[in-house]
Amino acid sequence: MLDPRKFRQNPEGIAAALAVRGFELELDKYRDLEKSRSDLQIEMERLQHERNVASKDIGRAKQAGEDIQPLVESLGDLGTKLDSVRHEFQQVHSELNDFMLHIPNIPDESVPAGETDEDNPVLYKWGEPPEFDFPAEDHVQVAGTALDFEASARLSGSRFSVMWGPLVQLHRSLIQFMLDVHTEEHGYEEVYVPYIVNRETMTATGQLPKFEDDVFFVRGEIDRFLIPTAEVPVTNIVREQILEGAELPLKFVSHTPCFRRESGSHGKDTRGLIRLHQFEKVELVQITHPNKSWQALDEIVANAETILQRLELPYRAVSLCGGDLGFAAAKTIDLEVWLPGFNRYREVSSISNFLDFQARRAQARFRETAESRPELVHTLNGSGLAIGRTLLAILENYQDGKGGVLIPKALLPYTRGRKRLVFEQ
RNA sequence: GGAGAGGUGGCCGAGUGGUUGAAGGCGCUCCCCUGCUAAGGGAGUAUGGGGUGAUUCCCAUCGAGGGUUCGAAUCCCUCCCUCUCCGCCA
Repeated sequence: MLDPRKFRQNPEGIAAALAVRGFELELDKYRDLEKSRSDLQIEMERLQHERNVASKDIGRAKQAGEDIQPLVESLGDLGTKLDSVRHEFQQVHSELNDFMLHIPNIPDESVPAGETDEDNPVLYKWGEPPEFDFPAEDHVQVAGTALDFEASARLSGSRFSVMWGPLVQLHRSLIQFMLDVHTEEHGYEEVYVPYIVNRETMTATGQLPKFEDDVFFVRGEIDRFLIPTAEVPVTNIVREQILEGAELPLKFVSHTPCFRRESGSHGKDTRGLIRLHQFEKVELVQITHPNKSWQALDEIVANAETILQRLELPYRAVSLCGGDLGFAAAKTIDLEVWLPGFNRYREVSSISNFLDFQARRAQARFRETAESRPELVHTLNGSGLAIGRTLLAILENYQDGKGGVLIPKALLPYTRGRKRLVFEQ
């Protein structure tokens, strides 16, 4: 959520800034709601004050043994008036709140103009796409029977996977490898979190209320949702907390499955492991001091790149343009890995700075010193990396043309010496 | 799943209708005292919001939401959570 005070001061300026991402702010609606809110709140608080003063008088009179009846009667219809103003206020307040919760974050000034992912400028490239003396296969062909979509379709439907044997082991090795690098070399603390969260948690990070169609709902006594990313539970660890300045930054890493409806992508990326309803991810989250978050963004980008470099996978970095930017992000850098089977780069990591946008929804704050007032922290996160897509990239980049896949050197400690996998066709 | 007990400020903990946003203690901050250490004395110390140029002022918050009342931490209802015992169980 954006700062309501700044919003009040300069709604036109905010509307202009939001236009960069193609969001049209309903200024008239905002002004109407804000005016009503202000009027009603002032009137409501005035009546409440009046009532409080009168009630204290009555209390005093009663203690003094006086007759309180005349005082009670002198209040007249204050109670009913207050009730009706309060109801009106609550109505307008929740409408305004809902309005604010649907407004995306303001893009940082450095965010490039553009509408779709095709407009994202490439910042740099690392590594060279491999040259094969045989026709490159895509990961579905390489994996053969180890990738069993016939089974997953029967169990769950489309966009799920069943993997077998060595392929799953490689998948597991990747998770272990990434967690080890981030905890031992990059200073992240590993955390295990719930995969099912409540509405407040989903709202704080920005998935709700606007994107309920994108997430899986779990039926039960209260509304709960499957997490679309570890960002949701991990960032919410600091929800409604006041941290000490000296604790910052907090750096968390968590491996979780991610569940996404992919409701807007019918018929898109239907082959293989590219876009599934369920996939694994190792996620990096940082909670930082507000003037350290841009530095942290660079750090997370570098942390994610380390994984790709150790795995010797060619990739490039792009800066998301205004139109492609996620709802809560002020700026996002995507890392895209080279996929020989598709002959293109695909996202394996998305690293974002949310500034205080999520922190305000979450009321996640810190105190600079023991005496200072609480201030909102900044939150960031990035994949480090998406496991399914990394696995896929290894199958495609390390295929040897003879029905096998070589294991990247960095993973050898995790495969107990096995250097090459062979998949049945 | 069954039975019971609870949820109060950073923490512990009092408070069953009336100047209680909340006693007392611990912690923390500042000051005084003390040759060091230990101890002692005093003052301060919640969060969110609103109006104002500002000091100041006002409103809300004792798990959440409703209700009763002139007035609710305190009474009633619903929900959530925690703990104990029993049952079941990876």
